[in-house]
Amino acid sequence: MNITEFAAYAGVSKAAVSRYFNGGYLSEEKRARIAAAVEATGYHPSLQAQMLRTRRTRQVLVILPKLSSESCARMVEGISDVLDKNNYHLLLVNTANDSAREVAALNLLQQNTVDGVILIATIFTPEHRTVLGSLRLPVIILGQEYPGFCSVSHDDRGAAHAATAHMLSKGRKAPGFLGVTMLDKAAGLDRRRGFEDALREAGVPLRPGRTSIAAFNMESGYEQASTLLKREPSLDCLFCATDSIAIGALQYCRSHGIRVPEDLMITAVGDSEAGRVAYVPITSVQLHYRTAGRLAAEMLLEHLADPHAKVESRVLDYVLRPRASTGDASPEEDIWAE
Amino acid sequence: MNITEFAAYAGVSKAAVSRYFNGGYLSEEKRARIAAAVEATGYHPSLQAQMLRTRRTRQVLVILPKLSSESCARMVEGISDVLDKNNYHLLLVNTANDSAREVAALNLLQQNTVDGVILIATIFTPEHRTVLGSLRLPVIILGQEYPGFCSVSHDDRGAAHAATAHMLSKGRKAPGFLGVTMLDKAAGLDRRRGFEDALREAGVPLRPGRTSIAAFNMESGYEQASTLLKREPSLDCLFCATDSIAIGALQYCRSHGIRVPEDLMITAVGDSEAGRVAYVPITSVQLHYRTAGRLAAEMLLEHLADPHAKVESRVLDYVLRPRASTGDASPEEDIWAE
DNA sequence: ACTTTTCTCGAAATCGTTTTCAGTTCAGGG
DNA sequence: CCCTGAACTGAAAACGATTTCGAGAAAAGT
Repeated sequence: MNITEFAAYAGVSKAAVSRYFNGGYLSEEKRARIAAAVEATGYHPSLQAQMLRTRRTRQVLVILPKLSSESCARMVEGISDVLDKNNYHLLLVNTANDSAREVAALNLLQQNTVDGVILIATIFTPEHRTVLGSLRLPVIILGQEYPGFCSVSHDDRGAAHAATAHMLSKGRKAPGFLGVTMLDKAAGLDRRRGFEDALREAGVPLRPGRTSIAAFNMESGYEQASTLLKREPSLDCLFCATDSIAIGALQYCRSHGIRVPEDLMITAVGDSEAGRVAYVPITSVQLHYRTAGRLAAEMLLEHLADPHAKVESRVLDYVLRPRASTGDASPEEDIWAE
Repeated sequence: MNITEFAAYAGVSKAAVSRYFNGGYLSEEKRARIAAAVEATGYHPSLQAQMLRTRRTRQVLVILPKLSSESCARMVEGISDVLDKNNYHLLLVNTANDSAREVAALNLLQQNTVDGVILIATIFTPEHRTVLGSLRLPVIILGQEYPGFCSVSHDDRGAAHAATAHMLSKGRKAPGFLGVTMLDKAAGLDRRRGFEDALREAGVPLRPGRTSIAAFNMESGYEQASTLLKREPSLDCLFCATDSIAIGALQYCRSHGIRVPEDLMITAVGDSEAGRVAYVPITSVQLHYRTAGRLAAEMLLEHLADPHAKVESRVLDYVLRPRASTGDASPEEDIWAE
């Protein structure tokens, strides 16, 4: 049933029906008649016709690198919360760290099939800037700051600093670093800087051989821990850019008789469930992923309502969660997710 | 730029342009002219107008109960793989186990905004059947069988049987059961049945007090393990319906001096990353989540191409992964995700 | 009694496509 | 040379809504 049929059924004009659904001048009498007819027929306007006519889709695109990572999943949950509540729909593109898929995602944008975009970021290339710059849609970058764009991010530098400083404050003198590629500003560069901040602050020199770069998974953490610890057996504490990497490192220690925390303290950023229940519970820095997702969605909605809303960068704080991997006893309830 | 302007620019009719993009009789000469014009202007048809006119959206709705669960995330990744490759888009609704959100999701369907649905299932109410039955869209149920509908599911009963039988084959005589609500056919009912199958097969009687029901998270696993093990201290092995529950139970054992596997063997279904790196690595049954997602998407595409394709239920097999929680040594590479 | 403002109304134009339809051209078979 | 079918064409009619516009009625202000 379309609006014409429905209007005839209700005994009013098409315009009146449209006004009924969108708000506009309408007498009480017609309003009641339409309401009754809706009740009787279950009519509702076609979203597709509305999209064509109004040029609004009420759809938001979320682009992310990997769905099956706890942090991404939680951010998307936060986004979904807010979008649902505001009657927006969530289009998901999982790029699987694949630039071909990113291009496909950008095609979606060109086809005007969404009103706005939330981009969960890892590595930004110059190409990104070009494409994002030429977009006429509101964009929110989630997970790192990006000059000229709205963003919601975590204090990665502070988080890494806190984790590292915690180990140094316990008297450790020979810190190692297991990071990710510096091309990733948040998890790569900022966490590296935070690590260095803590060393500088404590007057501990950074030895060149004591750092290594891993990928975003446990296996790589294991391998890099292996090469790093073989090269630098004197390390007494290790900061890992992510929980996954830390778990991999921990696994290496377990299988090679390195006691944690006695021989080697380990800290990380991310505070994942897996880290909390690991062989040795890992001291990690909790970031507010879900909140970040919510905030990003709210920010986007704001920009959809008012295209001239100001460009804003919000940075969320963090919470250090000391656990056994740094010799701290963890209270029982610490394990459970919030 | 719309088709009219573009047709004028290229010096052809609107119909020719449409045929260029959709395939149809078109002389080589016009084809070349249009191709050149596309190159020059970057014109492409408006998806929204196409949707309205053709009544196809090239969008698929995925409804799931909880995004931040490893199993769901992996299934969605599988779905996304296939959809992307076939130029379909993925609309995501996270119901957060909330029926209000499910209603909202069903509204989406009524508004004809998607071509098909993949429903990642937990609990089915009679209401579900009504709504699903009245749907004129192809639906695939993912995660459990559902009479009358297409589905892709796991052999949950077999999986639970394998896990339980593994413990009994090691001489354990007093098995406990930590399940989830039977309203959930797959994780609740079928896994319970598989557990009972194994007991029957081994001639071990099922004592009434030796089972307990938990929610889908670690904390609940901890609590239920606590009540169960206090009530039945003689248990020597424990089957858990999910890895999360098993991890909670393991955590309880750890904090109460119960040795795993010496005092209590533990098995579960799901084979999550967290279970592999837990305090004691958990013997679990691996299900092929990603494959299931792929299959579901492929099945849906088939039904989109041919509305009369036959209703089909595929059941995937499983792989038992013996680990330390049942006294099996796990090879190093066993930890890493496939 | 007059203007002005505020509501209310429906016809018609519009959004950007696809598809039908009636018709033309052209090659090849008889 | 006629006939048939295949290849091709573009005007026009959908698809199902929103929004503009001009106008009428009622209320309010002067």
